[in-house]
Amino acid sequence: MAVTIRDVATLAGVSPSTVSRTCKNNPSISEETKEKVRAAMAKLGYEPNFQASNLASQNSRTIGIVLPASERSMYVNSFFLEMIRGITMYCNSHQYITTIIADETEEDALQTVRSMIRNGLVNSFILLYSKQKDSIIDFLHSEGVLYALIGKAYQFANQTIYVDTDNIQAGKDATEHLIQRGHTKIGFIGYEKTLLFSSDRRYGYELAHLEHGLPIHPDYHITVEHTPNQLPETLSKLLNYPNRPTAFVVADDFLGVALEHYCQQIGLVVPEDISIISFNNSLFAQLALPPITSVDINSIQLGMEAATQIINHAENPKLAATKIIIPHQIVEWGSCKKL
Amino acid sequence: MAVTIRDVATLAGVSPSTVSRTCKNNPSISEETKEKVRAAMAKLGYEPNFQASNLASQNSRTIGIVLPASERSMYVNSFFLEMIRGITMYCNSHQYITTIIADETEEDALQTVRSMIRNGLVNSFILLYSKQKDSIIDFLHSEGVLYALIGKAYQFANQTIYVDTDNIQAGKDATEHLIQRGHTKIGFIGYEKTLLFSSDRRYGYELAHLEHGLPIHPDYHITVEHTPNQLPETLSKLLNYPNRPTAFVVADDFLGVALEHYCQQIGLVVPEDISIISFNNSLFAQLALPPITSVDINSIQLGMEAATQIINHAENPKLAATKIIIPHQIVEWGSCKKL
DNA sequence: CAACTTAATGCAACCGCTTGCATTAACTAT
DNA sequence: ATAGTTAATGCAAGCGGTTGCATTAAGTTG
Repeated sequence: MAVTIRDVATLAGVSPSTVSRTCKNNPSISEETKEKVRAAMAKLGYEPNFQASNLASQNSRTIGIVLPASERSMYVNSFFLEMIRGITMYCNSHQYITTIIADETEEDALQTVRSMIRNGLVNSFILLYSKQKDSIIDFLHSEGVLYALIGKAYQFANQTIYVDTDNIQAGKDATEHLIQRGHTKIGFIGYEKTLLFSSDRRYGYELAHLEHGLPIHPDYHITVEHTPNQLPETLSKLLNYPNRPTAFVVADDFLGVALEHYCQQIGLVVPEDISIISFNNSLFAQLALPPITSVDINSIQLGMEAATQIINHAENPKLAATKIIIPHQIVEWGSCKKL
Repeated sequence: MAVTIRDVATLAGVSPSTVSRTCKNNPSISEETKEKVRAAMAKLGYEPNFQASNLASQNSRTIGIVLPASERSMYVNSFFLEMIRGITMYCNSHQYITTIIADETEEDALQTVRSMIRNGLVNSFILLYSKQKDSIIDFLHSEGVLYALIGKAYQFANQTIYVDTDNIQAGKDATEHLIQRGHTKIGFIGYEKTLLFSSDRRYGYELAHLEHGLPIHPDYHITVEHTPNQLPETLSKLLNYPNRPTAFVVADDFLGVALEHYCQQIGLVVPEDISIISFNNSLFAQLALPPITSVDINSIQLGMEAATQIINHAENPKLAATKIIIPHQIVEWGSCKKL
């Protein structure tokens, strides 16, 4: 059996409680004894037992990571894994562990979350998505469970911790990237407006126009379904337009790739005829031909920061809910031509 | 505070141990009392406390999922997430939980694994990769810790549980897919032979040739670096060859996309001039233009099966190490032309 | 009917750590 | 020297289950 706090205590010639307090670096233990205890721990190769500790202190150092309920397709987005990686790396180095909730439906996920809370396994969560209305958030909020969102908070916005990209700024930056290269006729392709990241990026796109005194053409704005099997007809109209855009800001790399393919099919060359800038800087952008210039949103850091916040709040319950913005940067892959 | 086993016991008019035994469906409790107890549990909404149970029974129902140590790039492969999803879905529905280990270096990961074992948090692992020589496997094996591999076992092959694709068969099937469409000059593009999945797929490719009485051209076989920034010069030679292949089997979708781009650049049209079939059926294949026909290896199922095996073995320690083969199937996306 | 099984349940000691409170020792102040 | 502080440590009762063994009641046998 593993070495316990008692073994350490006997070796150090103190009581178990002293050892326990030493681990927690409790100030009421003298530096001298602490040293003795630490020496004993080192000699025995002591590792504290998590389960016991959690049980006794009634708090599980375990964070549940909730993936969006969905079918296969959505998961392909590599930043989920990157966020998970950011979270777990931070957690593991802070003696926290994580557990994944990846159910197929929101109901199932809610069920999983609920039972994890009830059986004491998990007492804080990070959701890797944000939606207008989410039953899991409702539940967590009503139970007073600590949670953080990666993305923008819709519900209970002032009371929730969230870590996000400044999508408005990102949209503006992307647009300015094109403006700086001489483009003035810039289109925007995004998703329906309930997907806030998309509409925020668009808003930034409009801001950039305003600031640079460029007109905003309503025709230049295209909306596609959530899963863009194919681009809408409006796009083909727009591209046949005599006065068509010379560049596009598109809401993410998927759309970027889709747009690029579309251009190819109708004989337009990227970036010679059409410049493209998209978001996320995923491998999809990099593997496209030509690769698509994209705004990197630093997903690993999003995850790390979310973990940091959760752990801080777990250990410091009176902290107010923080909002964190992670910086982004444009990665030029060559799909933006200078006019 | 949550409802405990004692509350249930009082309500049911039995002792705590009886409640505990009822949970475990212990045969020495009469059906009659069990019913009483279950009714009480239901009435109180009782959920067993994991931590307490684990502590008392000295076994943590937690499985560690180890991702390959690596930098950002490798993670993009969506099947990691899919495997995680398969694992967690199975685990969550069997009262097991999972935790992710996603460190940047093998050493860090080993350290994380080691301390998770020592502090009793985790006592079995699933590795989402396989390598010729891995210090984590060495460690787990030497400590007698239960683990499973997704991929082929190199070390201690007879004693380890692994879940894998039959890559030889898959390679053969892919090749036959082309042969059936009239191709006789078929190339193969793969990775260095230490990546067993690649060499196995190639072996299957050769088998298909043998069985169909087709000659194997050594020139038709191209090897690329692990991270294919660009395809090797030998490929360009091969494609300029008067007698060049009309089709290629390539080791994964990345290579498939790379090949397709390469063809485009030198003016060859897929599938008219060159047919391509690759493996994994990832979104990369689907988003390519044209989409690339690919062998789906059912990653979610790989994960589920690994979890199944680990849980079986955890609850039944005398079981011998199993090897599981998950079926694959070709998904035709239109990159294979009938001659 | 006494002696003996057998089946069903309860007792109580853990699992390894935490923590409020008591205890002890060493000081200070009067 | 006595009472009053203060600092450092130990005691012991949990946390919520598990489980070997004891106990009790019912059933069997000669």
